[in-house]
Amino acid sequence: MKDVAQHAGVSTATVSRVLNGHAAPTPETRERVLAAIEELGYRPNALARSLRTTSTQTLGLVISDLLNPFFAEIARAVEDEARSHGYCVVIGNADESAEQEATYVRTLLDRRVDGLLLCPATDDPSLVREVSAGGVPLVLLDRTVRGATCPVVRADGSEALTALARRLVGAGHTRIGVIAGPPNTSTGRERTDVLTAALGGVAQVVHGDFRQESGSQAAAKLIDDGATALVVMDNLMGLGALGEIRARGLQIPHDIALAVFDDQPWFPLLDPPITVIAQPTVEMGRAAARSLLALINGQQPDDVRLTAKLVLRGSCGEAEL
Amino acid sequence: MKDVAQHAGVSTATVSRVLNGHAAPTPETRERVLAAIEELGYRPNALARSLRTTSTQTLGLVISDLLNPFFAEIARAVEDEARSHGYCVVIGNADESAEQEATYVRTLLDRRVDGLLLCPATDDPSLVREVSAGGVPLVLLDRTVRGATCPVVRADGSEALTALARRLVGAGHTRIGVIAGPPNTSTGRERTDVLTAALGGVAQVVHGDFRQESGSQAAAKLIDDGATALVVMDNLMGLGALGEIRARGLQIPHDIALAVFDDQPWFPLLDPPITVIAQPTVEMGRAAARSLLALINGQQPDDVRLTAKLVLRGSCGEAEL
DNA sequence: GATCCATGTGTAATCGATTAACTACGCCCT
DNA sequence: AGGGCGTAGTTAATCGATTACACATGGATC
Repeated sequence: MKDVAQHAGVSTATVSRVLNGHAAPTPETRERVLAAIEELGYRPNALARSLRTTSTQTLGLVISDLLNPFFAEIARAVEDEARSHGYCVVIGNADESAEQEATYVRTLLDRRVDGLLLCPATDDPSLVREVSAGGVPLVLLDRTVRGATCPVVRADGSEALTALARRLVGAGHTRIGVIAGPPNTSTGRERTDVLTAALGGVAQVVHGDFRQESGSQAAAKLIDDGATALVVMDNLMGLGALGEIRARGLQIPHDIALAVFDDQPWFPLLDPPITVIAQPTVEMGRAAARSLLALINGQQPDDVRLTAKLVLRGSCGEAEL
Repeated sequence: MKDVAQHAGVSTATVSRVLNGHAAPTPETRERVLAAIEELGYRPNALARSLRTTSTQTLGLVISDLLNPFFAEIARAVEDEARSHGYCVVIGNADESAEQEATYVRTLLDRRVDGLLLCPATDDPSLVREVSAGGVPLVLLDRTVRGATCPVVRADGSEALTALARRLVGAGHTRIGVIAGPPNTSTGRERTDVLTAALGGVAQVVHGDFRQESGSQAAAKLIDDGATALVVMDNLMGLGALGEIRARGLQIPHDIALAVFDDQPWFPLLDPPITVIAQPTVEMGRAAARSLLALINGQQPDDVRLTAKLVLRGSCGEAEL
């Protein structure tokens, strides 16, 4: 920057003013400075700028698993929304591990992100408290924690789950296997509670860990126990369950019915296409980014609760009803 | 930091030494400092540190599309490898747009990443030159550019493509549709060249843009033109092609054979399972990160060329051979 | 012509760390 | 006792920007 100033025959203050579009500099000074910048190929050092202004124009996003298309879509939406407001997004991968999540959150705070978007791996509120104590704007996404004091953005699947339960019971299923998320995540618990309540006792629940492998294992156990329908609470576990069903040569929906929480672009391609509860991922990501930006600007955004929708495609024997 | 120093009755220099594990401080001084840090909940400001040391311990990764599981896997692998060496990764989404790619690259350079991993959207070398001119370590991933002067990490699909071509021709296909990537990407061109050469004239090529929608359109066109086999050069376009095939009620492989470049976890679940050319994505990501770290440490890593493998599953009528 | 204001630019402090150069304090040896 | 030396710790410069404040210039006003 000093070089630019010298080249243009002005002080660094003036260069800075030109850079930041301040009113002061004369059009001709501005021209000279811009020419010098161009000539020297100067690019301002964002670190120094941030150090001085205490603003990085950066949002942190900590998710549980980038390989889960659900989170990838959310990440993408967050990024789009953030960019359109001049912010960058740094993504951290917690790998469904609370420890790694904490490490990432701290790293992001050390780098002074202007705000943090978090999909908590567990419902333990201590990390959230730590962030809040540091005074960093925070929004929870998809999942919440016990006694959360910050805005939360999530999808409500209660209606869809209830409708699904009604349909399964109506179709005569009396042994319905539920492959749930970990009981220490809010989504894992809530979805399961709603569904089992709606199923009224014919449900058998096995908890997985939101990963493919646990989906296969849970499916194997439930099928062994005589389940005639499977409801899977996450798309990766759904993939695992599907694999197990195929491996056993079972026909959907004749031998076993299947429904999955989270839609995927390839679900319609299966035979039969998979019935799902689709979450508005893009809208969730965008809403979360918007809430966080509002928080950063000193506003107090409300919680956002979007609605997940039941999409019937055939894998629950819809045609037979 | 000043507060910590005061609290512990030492100077900031000493605090800094404790933080960075320098030899100097006495065990008891160290204790006092650590206690003060703990008590005040002090966390060092990474911006200030980086400004002084000109090292951010951060790698930039610019990819074309986070929603493409191929890139998501690569991103994940890069991140793992980087983290195990104490580096963070900032991911930028270029959305297959050269313009956005450039914007992201510049943003990352402004933030002084220690090195850059780039999957170039086009084979235009100007952006690469710009980065190199800035003296920032750079490694290309998956795709290369014309006259690249930096290390490149990619997968070689020539053998697999040739084997696939032999098999298709051997099965009697005389009208083989190729859904290729954009001709201005190295992977788009190279894969297509190898395949058409091996097919020896029975190929009809349509270029897509590595997105699902373009896959459907290309498939529609090729099927209309009487293709009895489709080779798709990317998994997202493969998804589109599959959709089109299903929409027309065609049976794989009886009515049309299909093979896709890039494996996906759900390909084996289709009926019949899809034959693919699988790229070693994880190894690519790790190798790229390793090369970049080597470059940062002043070494001169070689190009890495991994091998993509043909995985026969049935969608090309393998059983009938 | 002196006074005052507006306007454009420069000077220097500052953000929060790192680190070279220096000081102070013992300890040992002759 | 005094000189030399190693060690623990301090002082202050520095990284590259922003910005409050000071200053200079020129035109308007009386």
